[in-house]
Amino acid sequence: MNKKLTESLENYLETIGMLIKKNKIARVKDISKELNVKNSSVNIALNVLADKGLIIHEKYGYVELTPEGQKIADDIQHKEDVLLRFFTEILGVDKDVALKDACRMEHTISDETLAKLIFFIGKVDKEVSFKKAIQKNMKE
Amino acid sequence: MNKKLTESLENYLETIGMLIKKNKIARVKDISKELNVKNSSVNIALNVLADKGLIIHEKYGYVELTPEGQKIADDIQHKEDVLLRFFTEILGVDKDVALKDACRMEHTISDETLAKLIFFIGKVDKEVSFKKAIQKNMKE
DNA sequence: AAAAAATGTTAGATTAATATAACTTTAAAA
DNA sequence: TTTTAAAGTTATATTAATCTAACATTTTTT
Repeated sequence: MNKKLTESLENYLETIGMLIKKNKIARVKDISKELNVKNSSVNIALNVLADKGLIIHEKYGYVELTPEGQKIADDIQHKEDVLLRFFTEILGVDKDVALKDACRMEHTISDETLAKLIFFIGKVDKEVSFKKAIQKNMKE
Repeated sequence: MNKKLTESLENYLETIGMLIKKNKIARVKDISKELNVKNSSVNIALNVLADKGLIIHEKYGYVELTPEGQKIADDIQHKEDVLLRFFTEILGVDKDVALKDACRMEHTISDETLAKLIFFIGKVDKEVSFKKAIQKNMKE
């Protein structure tokens, strides 16, 4: 039913979700600032997202997520979180770099690989011996 | 000096490198078949890559990589290999899925994160206790 | 409440990547 | 060796994402 969104549209949805969570509202200006694009580009993307039933946007008004849009936004944010945790906590990647990587890979990781990664991180957290082996081995 | 290539152009270079390694030569038809695009699309991409000095392509002839093009092709292939190994050997992801993920993520992983991932895989290989911890914990 | 500033929208242009269709060249078959 | 088939090329069109510039609406200041 729902064709896959482009990376760009996923980013818009994720950003809108983040802004609403942070500020209660999402405005065109905030989205454009966050994504480093122009207001006009945001407007075009919002029209597409509205057509797809993922957001609600009345002229000159705030942007809201539909339940479906919210679900997608949450999903992408979750992928980012998992990737970020893996990069920083297990691989020891610098946080800024890890975030940039996570923000790009969140659009391409499959559900299967994500699930395995979540499982892996969970094991590291739970199993003391595992955690110790990683801490010992990854510290240079 | 060299601006970053688009994901599409990286894929063309990587495919050309793979074909040359496998068949000694790379033809337009083989590239289009491999990437599921039309010959005309390949041609346009080849012109761009030739302009950037990454390939040599005489009309109606085979496609060759310049040293610089070869370096980029190898680099991307290396990233794919590392990601593939991590997904299959450590996370236990199904090979087909892992390959598809690696083929997309190879264009976005940073050098820093790649280095850490290589280090991590190396440790798992070398340190017996580490390897055992992973094998024990990742088998369900 | 009028003027100014900020924000939002629309129209039109550009770039990258693709496709289709027509055409050219090379390779293969008869 | 001519004809046919395959491969390669070019011209033109489409889609997605962005931009600039002009215009509209809202909000803030005075």
